[in-house]
Amino acid sequence: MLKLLCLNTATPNLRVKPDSNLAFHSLGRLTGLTRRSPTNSFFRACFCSDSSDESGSVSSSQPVVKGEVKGAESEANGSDSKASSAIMPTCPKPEYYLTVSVLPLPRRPLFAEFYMPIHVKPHLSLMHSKPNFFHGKFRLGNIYTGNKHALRLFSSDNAPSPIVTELISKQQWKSLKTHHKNASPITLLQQLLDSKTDPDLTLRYFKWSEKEFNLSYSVELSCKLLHSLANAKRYPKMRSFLHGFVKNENSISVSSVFHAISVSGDSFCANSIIVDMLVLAYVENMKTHLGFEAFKRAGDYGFKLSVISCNPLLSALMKDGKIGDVEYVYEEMMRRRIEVNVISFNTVINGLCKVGKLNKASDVIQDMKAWGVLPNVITYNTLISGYCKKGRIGKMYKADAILKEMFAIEVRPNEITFNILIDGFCKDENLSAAMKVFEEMQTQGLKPNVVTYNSLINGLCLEGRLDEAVGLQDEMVGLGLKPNVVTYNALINGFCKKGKMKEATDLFNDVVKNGISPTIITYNTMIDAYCKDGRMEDAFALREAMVDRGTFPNVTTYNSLIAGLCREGNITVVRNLINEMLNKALKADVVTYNILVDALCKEGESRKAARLLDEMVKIGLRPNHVTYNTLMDGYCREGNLRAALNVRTQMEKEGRRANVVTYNVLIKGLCKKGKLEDANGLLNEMLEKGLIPNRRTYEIVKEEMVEKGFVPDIEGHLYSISAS
DNA sequence: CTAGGGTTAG
Repeated sequence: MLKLLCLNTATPNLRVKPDSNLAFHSLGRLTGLTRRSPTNSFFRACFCSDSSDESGSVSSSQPVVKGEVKGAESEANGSDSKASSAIMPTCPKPEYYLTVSVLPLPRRPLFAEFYMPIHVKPHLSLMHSKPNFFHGKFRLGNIYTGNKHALRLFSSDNAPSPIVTELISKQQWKSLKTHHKNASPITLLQQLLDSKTDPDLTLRYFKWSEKEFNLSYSVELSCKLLHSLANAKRYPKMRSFLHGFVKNENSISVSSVFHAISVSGDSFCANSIIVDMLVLAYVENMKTHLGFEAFKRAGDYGFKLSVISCNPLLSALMKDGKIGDVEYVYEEMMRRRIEVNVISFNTVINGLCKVGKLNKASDVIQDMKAWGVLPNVITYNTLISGYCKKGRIGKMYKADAILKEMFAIEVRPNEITFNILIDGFCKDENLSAAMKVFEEMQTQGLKPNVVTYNSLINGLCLEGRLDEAVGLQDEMVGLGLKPNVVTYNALINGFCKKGKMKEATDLFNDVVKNGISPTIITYNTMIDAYCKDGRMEDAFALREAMVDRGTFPNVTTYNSLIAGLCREGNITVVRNLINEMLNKALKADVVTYNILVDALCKEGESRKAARLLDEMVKIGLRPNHVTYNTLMDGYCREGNLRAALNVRTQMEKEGRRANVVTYNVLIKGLCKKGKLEDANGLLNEMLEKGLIPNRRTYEIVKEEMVEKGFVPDIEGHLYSISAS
């Protein structure tokens, strides 16, 4: 019934010289040759069957394909194309074989295998994309030394002998090895898969033989094994198998894995389970992009996924900042009717909050109610936190409203809820509101913890209310709460910003005295303070000290030092420092560039600063408001208002809307040019856009307009200006 | 397996 052609030049266990050319005939066309993992010396070759008859067997009396095999591929030496001669001397052994399994699917499988030298490079003309295939793989090393046949055939009727299964179940590998020295591992594995052998045994053999013969079975065989495990409900074993598969496999595309899964078994349910576990395995192995691709493909194939894989996928995409993909997965989950739970929704809400899509996040809460999933305290905490961090004007009012809603639907706020609100009010420079929430928290019977106090202490420090901050620190100690490094960082920063370096240094020394390890933030805070104090030697000395203690400078450290040197006008040392930073594989970030842009502008070199802006775009950094505002300020100071306004246009083209600082810079620029009417126009424009003028706006208006006898015409807005 | 605190630039 089955005739396969031998390699026409084949001799059993053929041994060829590495660089010999060898013609071979097979029943298929090579459809692809791909590299496998760089650590394994494998290639993967795909053949395409030219003809298979109704019975699914391959009928042939003529060789269909004449493949010419020649050349070599080196993985150790990299390049695919020019490797033919270069790699040979480095190969460990002169024997290189190709193993090919022939799998005329979707009928009952019949298998064949034959060996070929590894120096096989299919002619491009043989490449063909039919999905019917022969497939095989190349490997280095003389595996089947005992084999007398270059070609072996066997059919699925063959069952492994009871002796073999017995040996496997007893893990008597040595005996097994002698027993099947004339068979190939693939033959035996195939037999185990086709017979009703316990899948646990097959798995055991699979693992042993891959290790023993240093080979890697094809994806199709792996998938067949997965199917048999799935049918026997061996889920934990499937999980760990797929975990290992995904971990070691670096070159097999998601699409070929899907193809293999779908052709290796016909149980739709098993397919779905395998794919679900595959997605999870990708995510757990930090291959989120592949997990995402598998998620999409599962939709194409109609395989049903579960929260077990989709939630970790959502979470991983979130952590990668791929919010667009998070939204896609979320919408697909709905569309495909994948079960969703509160964790799925919370993850999506968190993602949307992180990018400031607060209205969308609120919509998701409505979605979840519609799906019969009740929001929990985490859902609300996430949303409140989003409003506190990303909300615009009136954000705290909104956050408070969400708290009210929680009470209304009887979701009890916890310590974290209150901590988020307290921190939000502190950041909003509304300490009195923060203190009110602090009291409310205790009224509700919830105990403030270290985080609560840290938020309040930091809020007070940023307002310069240092005595009160220290008072709170005493209070927390009195309650048995131990100040931690974050507490100290906040306090140190508060003293530094007030110019009280002596107190800051004392606190810094207290940190170590109290058995707390300073963090990079502690050091950076002190270093920055030294720089701003003009004590560059102290700053550099502390940098040395931190390295000695095993904490290494990061970009922020360098930014502070660079800014300090720029203030001194010490451009040479700045250059050295930047080089040093790059040598340590630290990348300059937006802040670094902003510091340099500012330095150039202050030297009256705004054009050069503008070139720096182009440079940052080129290296993939996105200029932010500070960048544009700094550059605009530079042009304004040079009296080049036209250039400044062009920067504003450029900024808005890049999706950055003018903020208060932008207006302050431009208003001042116009005033300096005597264009008070235009400045007044901008002032109105700013107010119409709902931007709240700050202290600086007020100063500019006062100094440049009012004191020069020009009364700004900002009717209806007069209050907000004078109140600033 | 989802929520909270501290550093640098305009």
